[in-house]
Amino acid sequence: MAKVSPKWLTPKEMRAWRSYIIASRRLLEALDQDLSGHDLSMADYEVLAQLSEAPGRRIRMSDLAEIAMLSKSRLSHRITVMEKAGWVRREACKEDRRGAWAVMTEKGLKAIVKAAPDHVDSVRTRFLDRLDGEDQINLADVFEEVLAGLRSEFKSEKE
Amino acid sequence: MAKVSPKWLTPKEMRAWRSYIIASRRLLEALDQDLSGHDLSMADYEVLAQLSEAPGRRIRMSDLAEIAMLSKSRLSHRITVMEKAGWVRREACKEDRRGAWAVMTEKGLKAIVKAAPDHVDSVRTRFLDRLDGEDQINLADVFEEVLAGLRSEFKSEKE
DNA sequence: GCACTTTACTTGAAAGTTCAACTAAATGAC
DNA sequence: GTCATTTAGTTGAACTTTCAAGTAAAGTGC
Repeated sequence: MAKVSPKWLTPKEMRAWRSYIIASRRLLEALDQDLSGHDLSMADYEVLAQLSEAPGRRIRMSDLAEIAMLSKSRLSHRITVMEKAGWVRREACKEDRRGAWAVMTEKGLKAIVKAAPDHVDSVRTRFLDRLDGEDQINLADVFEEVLAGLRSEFKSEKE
Repeated sequence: MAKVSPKWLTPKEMRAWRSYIIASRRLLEALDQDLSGHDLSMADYEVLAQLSEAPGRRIRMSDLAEIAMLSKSRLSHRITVMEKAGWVRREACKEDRRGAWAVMTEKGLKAIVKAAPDHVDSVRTRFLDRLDGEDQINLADVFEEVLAGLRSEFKSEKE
């Protein structure tokens, strides 16, 4: 017999869900605000962080969109802005002439090298420090499981 | 002696942090998409849900902004849109003539009554069902703690 | 009462994001 | 090779959110 979900959430479920979304929104808000002193949003930080770790400090636009979890269009607009700020530059791709590289400039590298310690500190004090060792493992397990669930649902939707 | 945070995250911290933000972004994305069939964003859903539970199905703009976690400006713009959709209406406030009520219409009530079961189902299948009873409690504890931390930091910033 | 500050809310413009349409190159079928 | 399809990326318009400024009413000090 198939499990039928009751219509509303139990108090326990409700508490888990609400504490999670409320704290998450506030947390992201706080982290974003912490970064704003470096003129960066979390999304822009992620783009720069990914670029800084990539070989040649360059990534193809599509790949960058993928790993930074942005739509292609959003990334394209954002790179235009970052280009004006002098943090990245676009470069034509010889192997695939449809393609474009997003290349981090020296200035971009400096920007993220400067921002990173503050951001890490911010993530630590606002989030990680509130979790003991066991919490960290549990949380990772739970969210990996959630992500796996999302992926499999996504896959089955496509089939 | 003050605790000095090492510069970068340990693998364990990294795993906790990354699984959390990645899964969270995907989760929110999925929940939003699930709601889009009802022509609602999560933010709009929250606004309507709060109104539906309020006495007289009406809440003062400022209070609504507070509980729905939106800026006043954002709420004001959003209510303008929802007003056009016929879900809410503004009403002058007699007790405080600067004030305004956001009042849910019958149509708005119908919209959320229709959307709610799907949304609950979506939260359940995509998130809560991945957590066992103990996970739910741990998660609630952790995020309540994170929220408390944010509040106290916020308070101390103001002082 | 009168000035001063604060509170409640809105507004318009700027900045950011999404959406659909578009160009151009690569790939695949035959 | 040629036609259709897919992939890579950009663009402009529509919409959303933020930001700074504005209006009007309350509250406060004296």
